[in-house]
Amino acid sequence: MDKNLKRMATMHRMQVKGLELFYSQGYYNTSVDDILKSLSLSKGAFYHHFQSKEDFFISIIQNLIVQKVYSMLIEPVESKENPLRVIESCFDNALETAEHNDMDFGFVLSNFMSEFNRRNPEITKYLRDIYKVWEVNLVSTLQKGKTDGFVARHVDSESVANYLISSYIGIRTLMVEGNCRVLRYQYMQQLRNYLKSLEEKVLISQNTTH
Amino acid sequence: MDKNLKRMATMHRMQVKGLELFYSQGYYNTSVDDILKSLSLSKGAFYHHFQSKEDFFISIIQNLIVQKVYSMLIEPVESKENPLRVIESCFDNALETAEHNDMDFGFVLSNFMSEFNRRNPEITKYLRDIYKVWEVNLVSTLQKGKTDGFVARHVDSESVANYLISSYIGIRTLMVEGNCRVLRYQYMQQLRNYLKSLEEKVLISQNTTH
DNA sequence: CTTTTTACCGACCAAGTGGTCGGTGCAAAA
DNA sequence: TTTTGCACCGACCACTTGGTCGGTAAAAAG
Repeated sequence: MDKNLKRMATMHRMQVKGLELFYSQGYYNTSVDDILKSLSLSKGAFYHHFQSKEDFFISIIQNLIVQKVYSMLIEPVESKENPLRVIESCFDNALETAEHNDMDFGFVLSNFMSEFNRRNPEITKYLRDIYKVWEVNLVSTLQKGKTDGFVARHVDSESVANYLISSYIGIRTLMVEGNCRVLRYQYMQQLRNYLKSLEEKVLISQNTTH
Repeated sequence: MDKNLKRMATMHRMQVKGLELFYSQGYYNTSVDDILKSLSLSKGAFYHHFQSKEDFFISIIQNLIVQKVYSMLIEPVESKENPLRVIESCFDNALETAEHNDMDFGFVLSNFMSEFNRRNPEITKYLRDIYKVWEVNLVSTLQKGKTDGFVARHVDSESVANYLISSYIGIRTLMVEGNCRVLRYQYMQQLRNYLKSLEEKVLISQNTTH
């Protein structure tokens, strides 16, 4: 049991450092040696615990990324209050951690999805499943918001969920190279504006002259 | 002069194929040999025309990406009509080409920006400059929309421009792995809803109960 | 006709890459 | 005390990478 603990500890160290480097330099641009060097561990240690670099990354998804997405993006939204407010503050919190250059797992997800797309279907599938959970959670929250009288009936929850996720992923992409503070402020301003248009009481003249 | 034409032709072939492969497989994950092999050209030919892989990519940005962004995202927006309508149809067109798996240069931009971020500051700068032109163009279009009475006065054009770009980049990221048709439809639905909230005549109760 | 320029060739190189494998030392089981 | 099993070591391997360089053929310049 004590042995097993040591095993877990070493594996965890590798996973944490691995995620850090994969996130900041890219998966294909980070070698196993890079990770090992910064931990003063050897090739032998790595391949004793993991079958391959790919297997290693999948374990990172399952052990680190999934949990963080749940605690930062799924659970905070599962509340009984006004879903529009809850979503707003959840996104704001996520952007705050992002602004301080900490890892923001909504973006971690989209970042890796871009990198693995058309290059590694298996890993893409894992990432896509997580994103799907986020989306489904937003949809059901919005639906409940309708029955609770917070969200307007005519709103298409799935469209809104996708639009919210899109804008979030997008602003995070812009934030990596721009003025984070300003971008975050501007984004939240428009997000509030958009969310307002989904409220129950606001009447929108629905003649889409197109 | 005839010689120069041949030179240009070969360079152009390399650039076009290079962009294609860099876009679909990533820059770091595509070797110079990959490009050369698919063109039946040799290393010698490549390094005769370009100093390095990086120099090659910069020439692709300057010769292909810049022009496409202008023709697809900048010029269509420079119109005298209602800017909200113009933006809507411009984004819709861009998503249509994206849906058919053609290269969509709004996304090409954000895709490469993700890949080069923190890895190659020089290339990042080139990409960022192009994106900046897109943003500035949207801002000035929105401002003109205010004086022309299409866009509400209280609207913060820069926030809106960033929000628009964010949502666009985001939906494109999602589209690479999801059902393009549905995502595009849902996105346009919400984009229209959002743009409506920026119209001059719509009165929004501006008490941001926060 | 000779010389120079130019586009292109392909063998070669050093520096990595992911992954293997025979070892070593130490703690728990016997 | 001996044996066993496991965490970890690091030299090594086949292969790929970006990049070099001496060469060739053909067209333009002289």
